[in-house]
Amino acid sequence: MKTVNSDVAYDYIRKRILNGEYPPGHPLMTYELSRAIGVSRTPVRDALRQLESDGLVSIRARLGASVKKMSLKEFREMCGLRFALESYAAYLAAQERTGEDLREMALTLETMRRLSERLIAAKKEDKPTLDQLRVEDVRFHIAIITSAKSELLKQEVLRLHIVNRVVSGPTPGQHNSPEGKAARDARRREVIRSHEKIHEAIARGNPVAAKDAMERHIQDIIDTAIRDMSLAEHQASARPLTEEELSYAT
Amino acid sequence: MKTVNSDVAYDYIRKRILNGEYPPGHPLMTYELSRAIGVSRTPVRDALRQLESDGLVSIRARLGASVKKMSLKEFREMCGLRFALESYAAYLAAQERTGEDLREMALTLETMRRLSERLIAAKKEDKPTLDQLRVEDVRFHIAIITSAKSELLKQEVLRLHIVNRVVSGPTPGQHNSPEGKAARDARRREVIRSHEKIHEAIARGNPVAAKDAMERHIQDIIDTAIRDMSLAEHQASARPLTEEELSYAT
DNA sequence: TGCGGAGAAATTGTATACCTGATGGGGCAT
DNA sequence: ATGCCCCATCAGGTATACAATTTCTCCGCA
Repeated sequence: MKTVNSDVAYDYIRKRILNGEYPPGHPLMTYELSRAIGVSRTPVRDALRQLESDGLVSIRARLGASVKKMSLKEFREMCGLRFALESYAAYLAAQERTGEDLREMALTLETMRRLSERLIAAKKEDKPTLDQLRVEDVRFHIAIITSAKSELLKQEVLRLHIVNRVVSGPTPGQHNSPEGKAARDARRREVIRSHEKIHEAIARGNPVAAKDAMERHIQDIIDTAIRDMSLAEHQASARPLTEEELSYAT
Repeated sequence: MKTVNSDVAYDYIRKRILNGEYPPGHPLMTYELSRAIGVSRTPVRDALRQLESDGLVSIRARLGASVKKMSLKEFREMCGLRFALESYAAYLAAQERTGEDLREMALTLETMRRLSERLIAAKKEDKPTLDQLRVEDVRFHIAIITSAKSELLKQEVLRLHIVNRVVSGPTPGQHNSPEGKAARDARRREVIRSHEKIHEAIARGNPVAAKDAMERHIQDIIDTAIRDMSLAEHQASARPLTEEELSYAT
């Protein structure tokens, strides 16, 4: 199957959004993008429609497209969906997991333990290790939704993860919660413990326990994320002037 | 906001799919549709992309679009999603419901009781009453997801309901389960009882009870639907010749 | 008679020109 | 000076022409 220009445009724009190169609210104009990508406006429009249904872009008729900006309310709702779907995935995973699935989980768990200990031991948190830790965390969650053996569920949860990453991701200082390193270290140990409990319940083949453990884990993640986000929103309202607004103040 | 042609095309095609006028597997060719709707191919293509992301249409590059045909496996997975999301909705509803929400639920419940009794009393099931009952059933479920006060959740569940309706809906004799009227009457009473339990738990403001009741209800629905569908699939494989195939046999 | 390939037909994907609606700025009236 | 209205500009929506690809068909050949 020959690749088609719509897909090229889709990948191009999606990548920039995930990079943070196009931040939330950034306008996406078809002509400009078509020039940048080297195709015509038609496949760009197709790509934007696709991205809209992924939840990464919002399009208003005749007013153009822009990178999706999420309100705190919408963010909460999205977290709720993750809560419902991922705990269900854990339930299924406890029934459907294969030996291969369990090995993958154990592997990411071990890697996370190692990285976490390294971070806790170090005085300063180096970004590469943090990023690696984040990757392994995602890998663990993916291992679980894969174990659930439901393509639809997997697709849906992955979509939510992606959107989550965009709206809360590119914020500078995302993980610099104000409590200081000790609190973050404690949180890291807690995450590991949660993952261990989930893994153990799935390995035992106990769906209810797996679900409960996942529910607690996600709830914990959500609480932190929402706290961070409402904090960021508060900071934003403390200095509500954007670069553009400032230029009017001269 | 002025309506745009893409939306016209979207509504046109969507309606036909939901009607059953375009059954699963029916090819959707852009030129033909554009002529029928009275617009050009461009907005038709837009509409098809949109419908694809709704899960009603499947598009393969260069091979065209067709009404989504679901395998039994996919159908099971979709039911799983409904299970996870609707029981979560019931949980939220027990926390967030207003007096208005409760009234709406009670209303549909009462109407369903009345319609159900009428059907059970009658010797023959008349289609209009059956349809009304179906509508009220959907209305009850919508009342619950509305009570949950999460737009995203509502949107997602409605989408699943729609897709569900298309893949299992237009089958003629959808509700003519082979057990005869007595069994169907029993099932109807059971559905009412389930709804009553859910409504009561939500009215009491007991999230866990509401969720449990909804889980049982959905599981019941799913079991019946999957039984019916695998039966239909079996029948289909028993006489695999479509009208078109038959025309070759002359 | 069955199979394979070349070419024709059909259909999708892409580019582009044109149309329509939205936005902002300048001029006019108060 | 201020406020309003009109029009110029711009960007998105639509139609259509064209290119690319798949499929169908028909013919020749084994």
